[in-house]
Amino acid sequence: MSKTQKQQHLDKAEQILAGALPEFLQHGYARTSMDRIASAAGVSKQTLYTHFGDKDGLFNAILKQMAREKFQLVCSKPLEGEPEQVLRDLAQRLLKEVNDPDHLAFVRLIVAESVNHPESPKLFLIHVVQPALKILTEYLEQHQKLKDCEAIARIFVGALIHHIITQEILHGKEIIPIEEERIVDNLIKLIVH
Amino acid sequence: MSKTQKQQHLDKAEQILAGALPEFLQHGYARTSMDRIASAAGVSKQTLYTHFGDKDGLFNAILKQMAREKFQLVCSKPLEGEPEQVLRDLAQRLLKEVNDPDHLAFVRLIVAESVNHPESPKLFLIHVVQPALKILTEYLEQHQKLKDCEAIARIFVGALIHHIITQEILHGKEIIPIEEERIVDNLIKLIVH
DNA sequence: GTCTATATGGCGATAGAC
DNA sequence: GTCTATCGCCATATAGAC
Repeated sequence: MSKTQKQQHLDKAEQILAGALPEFLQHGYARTSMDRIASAAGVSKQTLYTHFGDKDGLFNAILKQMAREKFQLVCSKPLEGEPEQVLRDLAQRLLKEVNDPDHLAFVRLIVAESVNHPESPKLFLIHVVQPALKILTEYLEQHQKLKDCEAIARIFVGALIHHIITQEILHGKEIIPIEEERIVDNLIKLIVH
Repeated sequence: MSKTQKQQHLDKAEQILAGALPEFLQHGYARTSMDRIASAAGVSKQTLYTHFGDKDGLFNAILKQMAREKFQLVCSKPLEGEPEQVLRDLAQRLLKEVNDPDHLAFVRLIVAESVNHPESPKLFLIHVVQPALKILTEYLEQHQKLKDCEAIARIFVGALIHHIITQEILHGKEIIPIEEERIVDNLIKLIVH
């Protein structure tokens, strides 16, 4: 295969992924048809199959792309400063990044497909959750040396993520609303004091 | 309609619901066919349509049944005793009840269908989550009068539910495992002290 | 490799007898 | 109301020309 052909091949594959990603995010796996993806990507249906084998192959490629590129949480650099301010900044960033239409759709998708595509949540945990837990745990260990910082980091991240899932994905805003600030404030108070 | 006919009607409807429930739980909405439900319930496909109109009607009936009867969380009687023991008991009960194959499948289902069937998560919040939050909030208000007990209750329940979702539904056991006891112990310490 | 056209099967929903 | 048999559609996947 010449360099030019390979380049064209990659371009086509990326063109397909770019077209398929919003379709899977918006409609989920079962409700997204290969016809629809072909149309959205601007290629013929057969081209999808030559590049990705079948629908599952295309979906798995999409999941890897999402976990590795699109939905990286927070930053990877270590946290610095006073605990109260550091935790507040981290909470704000995390809430802002997760409370985004595409990210919420991503979470819905990996939960919905956690049985039939078990690799998808694993990619999510490895590339998105684990790094966030790691930098928070390492920071806490420098400031709360006698406590179980790994468990506390889980509680911190878990309470925030659950808040978003409940309010946004489960439509909790309409049933059991609560101000985000109260969750953040009390969570920080519990941990710092 | 005579009493006998009505009784037969109800029996048939319940027979259908009983057959359809495990199918929807195990395979989700899109992957469950009306043929499969008819077979599982031991009735003809036409009978499904006579009683519930269409697939959506049957699914909504299933959701109501699950939220109202099958997945009631914890108990509704007020909590009593010392905070540390009360919180520990509540955590254990909540974890045990949520970490059940059917309950996990129920959570997966309402998240997966939260867009196309937005009533399903609302039923879940009203019948399952809200009562649990209520009794915990009322208990905390008797023992921690100066604190924002509603927010703390959300943090408590949220951290536990998120732990189960991450470990069980997202297969976190294999990627980022942690002992449940550490989550419970540290959560209680944060709140009580 | 990429296209147009097609094969094949399963789906939700219905018709008509009883 | 309940059954058997069937319709019409859309899904995934493939065939064959270029």
